[in-house]
Amino acid sequence: MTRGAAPPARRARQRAPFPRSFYDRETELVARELLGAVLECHASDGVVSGRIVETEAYIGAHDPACHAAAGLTARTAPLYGPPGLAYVYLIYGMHWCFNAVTREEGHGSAVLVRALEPLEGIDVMWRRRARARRLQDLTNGPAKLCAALGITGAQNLCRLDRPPLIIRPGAEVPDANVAITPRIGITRAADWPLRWIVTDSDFTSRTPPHFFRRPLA
DNA sequence: ATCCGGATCGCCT
DNA sequence: GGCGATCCGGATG
Repeated sequence: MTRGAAPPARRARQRAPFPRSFYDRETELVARELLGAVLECHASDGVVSGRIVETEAYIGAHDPACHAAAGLTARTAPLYGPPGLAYVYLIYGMHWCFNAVTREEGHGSAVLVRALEPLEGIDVMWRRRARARRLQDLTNGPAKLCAALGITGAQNLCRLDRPPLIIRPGAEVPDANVAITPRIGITRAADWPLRWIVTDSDFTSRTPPHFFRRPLA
């Protein structure tokens, strides 16, 4: 072995994780401001991270598409808990989805992270997402990004400011590069404009052609 | 005790 | 564009 492994990958200086107060605000605002932020997951095989390019707001018990509409149960307890924690749930018996809980305890709201642009640990992502053909397919859906980052129910209720899960500020995304659409894949409140996307990113999931798309600027 | 539908994905036509 | 996979939470009886 030669002395010294490959130099560490150059990366932008990391900013401090968002504090709890970032999440203790209107869910729509948090969904908007999470665009451009970096979500990272730490595991034994390394750190994997991506830049958030698509989010959805689930705004509480009065939102029929939000799990909190079922009331306070064992499953929805994380939603009703303090802001700044992870709510990770299983969908269709096989896929995990990741949310950041917002607003004060008892509100039942969260932001679903729906797509990332891969940053660190891309080799690990390819291993975890063996069927993906293109780079975009690693993380352009809520369950895909959980698989790529290694997020499972084991991270449910984890804080988002320390390992294994951290969300940090990234380069801000200007309003000119943001659009709002209805949420994907739901049947109730299907027309509520609560999905935020980075319009010039190649890493968002598909927007159905008939969806309206409101530019932010 | 049983039934139903779901914040998805990938493979099929 | 359609559909099956595969399991759980919540509703109903």
